[in-house]
Amino acid sequence: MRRSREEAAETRRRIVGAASKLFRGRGIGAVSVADVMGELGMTVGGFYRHFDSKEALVAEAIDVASAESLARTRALASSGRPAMDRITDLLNFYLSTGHKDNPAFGCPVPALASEVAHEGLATKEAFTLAIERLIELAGCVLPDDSAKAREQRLRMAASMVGALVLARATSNPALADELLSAVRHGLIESARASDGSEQRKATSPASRRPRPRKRPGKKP
Amino acid sequence: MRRSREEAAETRRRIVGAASKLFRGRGIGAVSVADVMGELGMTVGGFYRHFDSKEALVAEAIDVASAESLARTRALASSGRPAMDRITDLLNFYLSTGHKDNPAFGCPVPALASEVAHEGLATKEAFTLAIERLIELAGCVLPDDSAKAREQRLRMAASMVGALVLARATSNPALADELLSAVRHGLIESARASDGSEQRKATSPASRRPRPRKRPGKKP
DNA sequence: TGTACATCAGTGAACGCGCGTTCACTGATGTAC
DNA sequence: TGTACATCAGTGAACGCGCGTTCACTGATGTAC
Repeated sequence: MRRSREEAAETRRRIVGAASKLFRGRGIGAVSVADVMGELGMTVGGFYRHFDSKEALVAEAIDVASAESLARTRALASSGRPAMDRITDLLNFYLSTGHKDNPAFGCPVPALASEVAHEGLATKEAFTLAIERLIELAGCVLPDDSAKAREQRLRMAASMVGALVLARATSNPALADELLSAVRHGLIESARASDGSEQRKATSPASRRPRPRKRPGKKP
Repeated sequence: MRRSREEAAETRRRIVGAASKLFRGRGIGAVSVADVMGELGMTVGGFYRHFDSKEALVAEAIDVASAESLARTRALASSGRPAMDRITDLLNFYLSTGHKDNPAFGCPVPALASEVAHEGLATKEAFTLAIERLIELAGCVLPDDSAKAREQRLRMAASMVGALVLARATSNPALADELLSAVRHGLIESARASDGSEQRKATSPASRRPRPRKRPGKKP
């Protein structure tokens, strides 16, 4: 029974949304096309009206998940409050047990990282964009684009992902908490250090980008 | 055709060895029991004389891979040379493109982390031991077991794993190199800082860590 | 605006395939005497 | 030490199952006149 163009577009969106949650929650290999369609109360056949293959869905689901995750988290990171409050809020969310225990609603990067390493090019390209968004997010709380600040952002992204990935893979909840706390404290401390030095130096050597302006922190 | 006890034990060891390489190289889900046995020129049936299930093999393969990886890397980290040389050598190996491009022969933790998050208890327990070994390895180059040093080791392990996991998941080799270099530089710098304070403090004022020192800002 | 027809979103069964595991079998090894 | 037999490591085919994808079909939607 044919559907209207709007209904079809809505179905497509719902497929991607369901896939995005399922892949993050259970991994790419553990979720079948039938699982995704079943989530919408639909059968497998219809899937191929919308996508060429499972891989096409995987790539799109990663893209949508990372865009949503960035939007949600940027609300924490770039409302106009002091830099230290923003970084604290961001890390209190990203490195929380809540985030650890609910991968389906969290950042796709730690949820899928080591699995994506063995996927096809389209998936890795979507994932690369997701990594870049995570680095951009770090930039929201560690502004300044000198070479040194770029390194600091990359380190922040790597630490956050490493902590979450290890916290989720261990059977020892105490170790998981220790990992999340250690990285949270370390990043807050090193942000405080560079925040201090940032405020101290008044002259900016001809290269800097202005710090992101105040924005109403809205939730997606 | 029955084999001698020694031959059988040797077969078992070869199964685990092959599995350990294949799982790290291609992921757990992407490697079948038949793949592993095929690596030894054997057929599937014999596998179940040695293991109750694939999961039992996965757990043992992770254990053996992490023990070997620790042994190999500890050679770099704990020969009696100066602390800074040891940490530099360790990071130059762990965060190298060689390690990134050859997961089959490297540390199982970044190779399997996000996949293990969805595996059974036995696998997660073996993986927890692997994480602890990685933290122990960090302890070889960041000695001192105060609460603060424990946090520093956890952070080092998380950063290393995060960097490698992201470097392997991106389709952009330049980004991969940037990630590895940034984390390498950051860890060397923070080790240098605490190495300095270690030597400086006869009495410890129980509070601050010294700010990282000036270093030649090299681009990756 | 009304009608005839082409389009195509979604159904549900089927396709070939590879998976983890089981099983009857083989024959060398290990053991009891 | 020699012999008879039980054990069991490894074979190769088969098991049921779930996977990604295809396909003939249905009937409401969209379009051409």
